[in-house]
Amino acid sequence: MEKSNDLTIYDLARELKVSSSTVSRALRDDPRVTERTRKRIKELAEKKGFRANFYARNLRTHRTNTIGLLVHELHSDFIGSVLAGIERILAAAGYNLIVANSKDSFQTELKNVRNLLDRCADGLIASLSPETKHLDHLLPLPDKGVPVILLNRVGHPLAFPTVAFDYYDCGRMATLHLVAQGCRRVVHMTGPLTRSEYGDRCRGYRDALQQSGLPADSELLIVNDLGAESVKADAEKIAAMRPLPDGLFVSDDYAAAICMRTLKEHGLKVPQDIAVVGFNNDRIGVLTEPALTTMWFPGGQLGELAAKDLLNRLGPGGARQPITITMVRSELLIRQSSLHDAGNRTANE
Amino acid sequence: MEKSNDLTIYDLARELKVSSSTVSRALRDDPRVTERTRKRIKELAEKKGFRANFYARNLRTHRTNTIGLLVHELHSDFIGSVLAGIERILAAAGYNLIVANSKDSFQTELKNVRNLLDRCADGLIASLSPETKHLDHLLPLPDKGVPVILLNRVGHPLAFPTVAFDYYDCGRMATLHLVAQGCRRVVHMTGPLTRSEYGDRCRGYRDALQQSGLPADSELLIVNDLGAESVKADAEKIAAMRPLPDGLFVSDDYAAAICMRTLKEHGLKVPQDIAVVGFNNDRIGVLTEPALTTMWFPGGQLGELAAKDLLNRLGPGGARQPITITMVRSELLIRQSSLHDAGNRTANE
DNA sequence: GTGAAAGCGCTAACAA
DNA sequence: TTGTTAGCGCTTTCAC
Repeated sequence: MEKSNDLTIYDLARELKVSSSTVSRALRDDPRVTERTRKRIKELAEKKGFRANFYARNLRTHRTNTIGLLVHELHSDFIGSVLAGIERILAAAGYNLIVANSKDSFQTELKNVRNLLDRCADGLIASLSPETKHLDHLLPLPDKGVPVILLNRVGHPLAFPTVAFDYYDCGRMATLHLVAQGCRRVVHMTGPLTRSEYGDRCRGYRDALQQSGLPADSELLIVNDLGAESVKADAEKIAAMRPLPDGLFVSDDYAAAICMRTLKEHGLKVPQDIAVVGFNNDRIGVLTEPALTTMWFPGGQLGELAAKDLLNRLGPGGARQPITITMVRSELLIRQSSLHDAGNRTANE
Repeated sequence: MEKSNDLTIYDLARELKVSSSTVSRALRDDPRVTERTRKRIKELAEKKGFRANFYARNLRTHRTNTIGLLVHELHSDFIGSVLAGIERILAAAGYNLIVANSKDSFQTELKNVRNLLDRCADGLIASLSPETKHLDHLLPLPDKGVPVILLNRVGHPLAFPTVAFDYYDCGRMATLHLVAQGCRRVVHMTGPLTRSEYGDRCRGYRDALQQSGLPADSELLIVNDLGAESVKADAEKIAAMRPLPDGLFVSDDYAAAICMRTLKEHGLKVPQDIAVVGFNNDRIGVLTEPALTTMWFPGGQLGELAAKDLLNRLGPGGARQPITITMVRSELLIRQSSLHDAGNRTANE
């Protein structure tokens, strides 16, 4: 809270009998100061442990080397890996990261944006709150020279550069994989469709079914909160469906694991009776029996891409560069739980 | 990067025909300005969207409302929840958080500390790199009015307030629980003992055995990297041990899950042949068969305690308050995997 | 190549 | 209660 250091360029200047401007220049490697004086100054600064006052400097230059990261939650494994990816790139480029969590509240998000602007963040990376229905709070920023990158949510209209997972494609791939395994009645269990991450996957699921000429009956779509209890309850409903579905695509690996276990408890075999595909490549997937086929989307990579994109826009005029939308493809990790053709069907069909 | 706002208190002052100091005071609710002028000033500021220049203010006050968080890694679920806990408390108190990751490198940690000081962080919360062998880089800070809280690592000597999990106690509790279940040969599988989180648990394990009059043979201690492959390999060794151990305490739930699975593959029953206790309360624990007994230590709570402690030290003179060491106790969550007496032994003994 | 001087926008003595 | 003034520590013209 007090100054970290009371040494100023004036102290150095006095001691070396030069002016403060010379010291200032020398420390910033301004070519106008002689090699010799520069060296003297730098040596003294080093010796005395001089550190320039960040705030005084900023007051003049308006550059802070600070990036604001707006997230809407901080608890999940996923956001943690995104954060790690962003930090990795920004730290390497000499930027600091201020993390602000909106806890899914639009009001808090607004407050955080303002705060980060007050702190003259050089740029923003934002994973918006699900409550956020418009981007009015972000729209003026590029004009002020503050580039903004949106994470994992393709805004309408496409007002900002965005790095996102292609959840639609994920949903499609997962479903097509099940179809390719011979599944004809594929259930999709997922979270609230108002969240685009679930909504997009669901559209991918529907389109994949349609494209394959299969029914997308509404009873095949199960929406819950993906919590342990509701998943178990809904898995029991699946086990009781007649005709029995032969494929299950769950939007979360942990939920998928619970489903598999519940189905097994009801005497069904995975994958022979029901082939299962999960989502997230949670490490739980290799421990389930059978091992779980899943969609893998590396959060760290998403973070890195966003940070790199932001860095490219930090130069002068950078905030006015063309908007790019980067849809990160994810990968289908095929394990035993979905290899429908591998075993023979049992009863119940 | 440019100023977010070119409106200064002078602009407001001119427009209202008062002095800049009056504006400054009014905006900070200084009781010396009349209710009426204060209101006029605030209204204009609001209307014009005035935002005080954070850097100019800091240049005077040396308060930044910024806390630096030094972590040595950012990838794990655990550090994520600690971060979330810290953020929750600090945001509520109006502080911002700058996150700096040392990636286990002491050099980077040093750089980060300097950077945070340059930015006049009001305080620091630090989870030090395992490479860090001394605290010379932190020792001067409290004298400069910058309080430091250490996370999860009790320094020697006790130079800083610390909030940590009592891993020694954890190790003891887990082991005593197994002993209470009737186990007489308890294996401990853990990570590198040079890391205090593992070393402390291991000491707890040893002391618990000794206290119970049981052997702490060195062959009962298995140290590996807790990765899937080494865990599986070592679990196979355990299955082959003669006499067969009857208890297994693993320093990580995921590793414990792999152990259980491997033991089962070798025809052993958990908990009847070997009772198992894990560590972390990973959500995987309720999915294993049997469900896994584990030590629960809530990272979020650790973060909250650290943040609260720091807030208490931010006032004037606060950094010189007595050092407190807060050892967060964790809880033993007893599930089926350790209920040794529940079933009957089978062969192999 | 170096120095003098004028701010950046705000706060805090001190006066009035 | 309000205004005047002098900085906070740095950068940046503009002279020399």
